[in-house]
Amino acid sequence: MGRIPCCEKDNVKRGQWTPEEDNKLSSYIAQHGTRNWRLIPKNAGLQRCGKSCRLRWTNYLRPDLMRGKFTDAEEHTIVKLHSVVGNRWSLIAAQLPGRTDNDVKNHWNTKLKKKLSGMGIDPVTHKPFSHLMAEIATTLAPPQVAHLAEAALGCFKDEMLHLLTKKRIDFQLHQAGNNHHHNQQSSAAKHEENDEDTIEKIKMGLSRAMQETGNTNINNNWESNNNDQLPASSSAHFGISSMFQCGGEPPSFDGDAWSQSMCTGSTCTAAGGENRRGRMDEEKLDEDDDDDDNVLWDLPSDELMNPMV
DNA sequence: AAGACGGTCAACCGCGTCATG
DNA sequence: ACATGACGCGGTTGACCGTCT
Repeated sequence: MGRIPCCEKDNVKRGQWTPEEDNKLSSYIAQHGTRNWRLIPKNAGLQRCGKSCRLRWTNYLRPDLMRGKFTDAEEHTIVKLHSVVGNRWSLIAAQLPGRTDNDVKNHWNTKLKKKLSGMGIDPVTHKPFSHLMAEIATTLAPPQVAHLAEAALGCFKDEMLHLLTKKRIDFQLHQAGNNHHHNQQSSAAKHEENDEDTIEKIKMGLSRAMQETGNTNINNNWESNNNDQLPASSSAHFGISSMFQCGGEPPSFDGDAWSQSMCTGSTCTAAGGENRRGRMDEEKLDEDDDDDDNVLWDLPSDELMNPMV
């Protein structure tokens, strides 16, 4: 079985393109356009797959492409759009003249994800980590919460370590029965602190925060909301957020140009699990636009390069 | 100086959707 | 209505390069 290959792989060159190949492709497309990618390599004298030619053209050779660093405004747009459409890189790129979906995707994966994580925001849902944990806590019984928190620790470990070590975030732990900030020198921020110790301290802080939250609302919410939707919002703060609070300021929720609009709580509509494409995306977006109670994204429609979104 | 490591980005792969017959 | 081919998309890989140890 299997899929029919788009071209004869035996006769096809792969890997990096040479300047000569670029010239052949560019000059052919300049003369004949981009109709029928399957025929283009043959007619242009290239031993390449049509797919490879299309990719090379759209991501590199197109004359309208803009190279260079992403501006703050572009990053702002990417984050906002991603909070609405998720990993629809082509949709997002359509709003950024001169940028390709590949550019946007790479920039997101290499820079923006870390930037958001560093601010305590989950790059998938665009919610604060503390908000996610609170939502989990309100819908599960305490024993399940404990297990989930343990699993979440694994997921967030890298981000946590990045925050606590590289960013030098002050991280101070509550000792049992001792809530005052007794140590000005963050143990986790020190180089000599190894990862295992840090993880253990994260676990301790999370456990403590869970206990505190559990005393207030977990049980009640479990009783009443077991099969209901997630609460529209929750004021419960625990887990990662409360741990930051132990050490003082949460990370970087400041006047950063694009930190204000990314997270408006549970109204976020992020990628999570959705994987529809094409027209279904547009339909979904139209539905979202009609939902005035679910407004997250405040980019005026006339700011958009592509009104489809 | 050299190897290890991590970040970046171009390119590839496989799947879904669309257009056409 | 269905089959088929072409295209577009998102995820992933791997080469390259700079930094660290």
